[in-house]
Amino acid sequence: MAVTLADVARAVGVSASTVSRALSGTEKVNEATRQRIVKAAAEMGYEPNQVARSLTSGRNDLIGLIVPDIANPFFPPIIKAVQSRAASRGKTVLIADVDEHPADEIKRARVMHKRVDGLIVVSPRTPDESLAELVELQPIVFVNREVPGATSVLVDASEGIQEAVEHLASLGHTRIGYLNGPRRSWSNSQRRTAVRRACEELGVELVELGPFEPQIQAGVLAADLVHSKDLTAVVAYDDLIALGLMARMTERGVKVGPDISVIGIDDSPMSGMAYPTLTSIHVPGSRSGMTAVDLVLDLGEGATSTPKVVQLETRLIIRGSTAPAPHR
Amino acid sequence: MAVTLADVARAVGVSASTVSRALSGTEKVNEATRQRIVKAAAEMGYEPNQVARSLTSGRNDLIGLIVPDIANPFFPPIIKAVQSRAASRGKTVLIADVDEHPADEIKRARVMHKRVDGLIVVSPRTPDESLAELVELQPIVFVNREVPGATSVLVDASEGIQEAVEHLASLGHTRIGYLNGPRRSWSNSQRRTAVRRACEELGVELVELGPFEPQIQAGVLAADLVHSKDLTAVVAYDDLIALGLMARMTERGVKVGPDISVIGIDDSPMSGMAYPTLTSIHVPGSRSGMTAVDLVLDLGEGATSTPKVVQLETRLIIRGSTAPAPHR
DNA sequence: CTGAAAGCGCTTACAG
DNA sequence: CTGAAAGCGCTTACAG
Repeated sequence: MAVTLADVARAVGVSASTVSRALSGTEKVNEATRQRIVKAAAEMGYEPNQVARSLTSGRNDLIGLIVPDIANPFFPPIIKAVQSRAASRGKTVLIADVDEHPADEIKRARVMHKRVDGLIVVSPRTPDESLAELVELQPIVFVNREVPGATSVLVDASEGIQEAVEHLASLGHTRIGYLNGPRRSWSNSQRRTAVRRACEELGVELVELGPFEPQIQAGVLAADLVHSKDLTAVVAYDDLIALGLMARMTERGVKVGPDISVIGIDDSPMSGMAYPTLTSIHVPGSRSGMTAVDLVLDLGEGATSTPKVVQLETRLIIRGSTAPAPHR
Repeated sequence: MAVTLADVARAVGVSASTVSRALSGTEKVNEATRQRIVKAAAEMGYEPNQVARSLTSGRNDLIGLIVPDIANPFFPPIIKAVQSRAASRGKTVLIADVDEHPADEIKRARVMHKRVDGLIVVSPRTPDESLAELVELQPIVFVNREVPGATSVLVDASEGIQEAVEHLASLGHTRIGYLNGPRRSWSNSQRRTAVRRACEELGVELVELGPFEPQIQAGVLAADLVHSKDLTAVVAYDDLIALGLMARMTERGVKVGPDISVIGIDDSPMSGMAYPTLTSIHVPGSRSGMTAVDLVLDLGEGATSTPKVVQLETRLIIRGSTAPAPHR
């Protein structure tokens, strides 16, 4: 059906090997013949069959990216960063959304494995026990999860969280809530630990709520819980939960800012657009995406070495959702 | 390196053909040998090489999905619907985000073409002249764009828009604005035409602004323009533009609802969470995704027939951003 | 029910 | 610089 290498070779009167070399540009080919080949290929509409190419060369020019939920606005910037970085290195990105189903991660990873030159797995919820299976699918890089023996890009939420708690304490809040993210989430355990430590250091009382799914709806749920606990400030596992909480509070006539301070994590695009705007901890999503691409391609090129762990930092972005603690 | 068919065959003492048949389950194999094969394959950790399989069988068990911008909240629901529908038909979905670069559509489509069993292209911005090239990459289904000679799933915005303009007219608005989407967008030309027709029918004066990119930032820009035109109501090309406009209006002290009515299109998840909540035209994204999967797989199975065009309907969801026209 | 053989479309040492 | 040959790991008629 489609035009093959052999067709072009026949048309030009050379061997398939020569056509292959002329088109891929890997080896020397006589300039005149090369031009004839390129011309003929173009005229005949030849498109190399990538599948066949992969089978022989082992290269796919593809990077697989597995994310938990593309509907969560935290991920698109990462995805875009991965794509643009990959493009600049001659690779195309294949995205798989596992829709927050941890079990699918391994399945999807295995399906992609043979077809790509490397895998990037963001925020895997994979249970610890199964992680080893994923690690086998080299080259693989994890983002937002520390995996023993594997290369990963981590975001260290602790500075940002430290700043957040200091910010609240300086506004006079003495008792704050932390809205936990998913139970299995590595990020959540990091964030929770950081909140605990900061509160302890600053002598702020901490009330933990949740776990909650990283979704706006969960934030709505959380709002009512928070209200019943009589808290004046909360830090949420992520912006979505914070946004949902704010919406529900506003609906109930509670003024976000004056009545209750809310801090999100991720600094997603919506945080500047909500009303009031959401104070949030900036997480360098784009940078982690770019870094992951570099790491995974380096791994693929056999930059053996020991697994690297890259840490990225966070910082607090103060907006309208935090204000002095109300007098009681 | 990895375990191959031949390895398994050798271990069990049968031919590769038999192993292939036993594992793919396409043909009869002696039950006893099948069990030995399955057992050995599992023990050896055999994973079929999908690339090789594709090359011989022609099947990839993959569907390619090309979207303009995954950061736009309109797309994730479509993507998720495509994924779940595809999964139920035994296919995995490969997503490509072309980041609103029309030129990349064809490139990405070509790269994916040989690797997938079918392509779904959402809202292509491809110029009319180049569309023919895309159509060649059969099986292919277009969503949100009518393409001559090709199968597509279209959303008919006209009912929703008719309802929207009626809604505004009944609230006493006599002069409304339409914020155009991207110039090249097929959806925009449909929407604009529908707004024009509805305004004409109802005797409402129409002011057109734009084009604007489907992004929150563009809505911020639009807000100032709208303000200077002294309009009491606007319909935006999509929710993002509407949301950005609302945020900017609020920032400038203009009360959305009482001072200016705003209607978005897409009914994306954020529309219920904004403040005030956004009146929007519901577009059946999930349904269009599912339909597209069915169509593309049917095409692949050689359900020749003439290209089908499926039309889906829209309706207005009234929320807090529309209110009676202010007295002047 | 099973095996041997050909072939999918390319790439890549190996000779020349 | 170029060709012939082998091979990537599977699948699939074709015989038996």
